[in-house]
Amino acid sequence: MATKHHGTPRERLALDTYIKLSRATAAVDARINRPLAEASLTTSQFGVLEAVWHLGPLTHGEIGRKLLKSSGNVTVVIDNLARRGLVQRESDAGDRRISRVALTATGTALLEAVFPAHVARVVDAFDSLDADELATLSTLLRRLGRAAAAAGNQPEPDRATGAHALTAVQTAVQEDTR
Amino acid sequence: MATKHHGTPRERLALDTYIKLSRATAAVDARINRPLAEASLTTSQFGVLEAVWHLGPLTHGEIGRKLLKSSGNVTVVIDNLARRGLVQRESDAGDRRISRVALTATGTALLEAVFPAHVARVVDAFDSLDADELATLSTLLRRLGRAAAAAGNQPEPDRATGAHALTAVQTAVQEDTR
DNA sequence: GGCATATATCTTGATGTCGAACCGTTCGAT
DNA sequence: ATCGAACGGTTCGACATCAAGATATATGCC
Repeated sequence: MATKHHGTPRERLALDTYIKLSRATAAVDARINRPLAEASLTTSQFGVLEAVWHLGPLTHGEIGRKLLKSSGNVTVVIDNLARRGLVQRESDAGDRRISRVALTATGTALLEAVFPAHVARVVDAFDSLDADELATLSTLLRRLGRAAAAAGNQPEPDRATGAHALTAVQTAVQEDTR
Repeated sequence: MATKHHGTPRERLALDTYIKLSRATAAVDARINRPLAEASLTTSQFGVLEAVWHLGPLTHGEIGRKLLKSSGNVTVVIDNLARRGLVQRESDAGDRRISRVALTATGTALLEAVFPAHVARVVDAFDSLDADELATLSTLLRRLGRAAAAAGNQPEPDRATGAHALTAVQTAVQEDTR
């Protein structure tokens, strides 16, 4: 196929791995999250619902750190969930800047209706790898993610609480960093 | 840390790996793509520019398949690039439905100014893994991506040409599937 | 030739997403 | 007690993104 140019083997290896990482993630995400549309939920909305379901009422800031989203974004997603009556904002007695997000009965019901199938899809998405391979993959990804996160950037996850929301599924696994 | 509930070990393993996959990808993407903002390029815009740079003029459809984006989305991204004079649309002589996207001189200059640093960032992002580990990761991700893509969904990459654009970096590596 | 169907792209409406600017609120140092 | 910095959220503007639906153009089959 005659690759035109580009440099060292190391560069090619890195670029190649990067492509596969991007593609695999895109494919897995699509497979896992697309079906959420049937419940009229986006990935982010599901993420918020799930985080609050597992952990109880959370502030915007906590949610943002868990899902790795900007504060402005959190406001929007919560607005959309609140508009549909799936969550509600509760103000904090002590600190009036804070507003905590809690599931409504409707929200709880919806999440519980959708969650089992979601987990099943996650399992399915990974069923091409056996337990050892999953463990290996997990280890490599953790190193990769850690290094990338450490290297300068970002909102900094949520190391403190040990619970990780992220793009859905999050809190189902309380451990990540261990 | 007492994970509350959830089922089988296999489920936990899959969920855990999914989290790490999402987080690692997010972190790596941020690290690699954020700096593109300095050239006022988004990830998608860079992806289009790069694809066309490597492969020559492409139709919207080809671009969409390479970057795994919907047709509507491709239109928007190209509009934004065209507005800035970085690309131009050329109509096809034989088939008037087709519009091919080509780099302008400005676009070429911009891409060439930005590309080397981009590759360097990709290499950096992966420097926590040695060559063997990268190869292993690559293999596992390919299996994962393939299985997920096969399982029902999607726009179906671009198996035919062998060239893969994707979220940037793409075409720098002509081979992927091999 | 002529119509049904398939293709390639564009449009529309809803959501997500970011970064930056902004507004109350709280807290710390003096 | 006061004032300035830090904090928690919201707003704004620009882009991305998808799913559906609309258009225009090609093609295939009779």
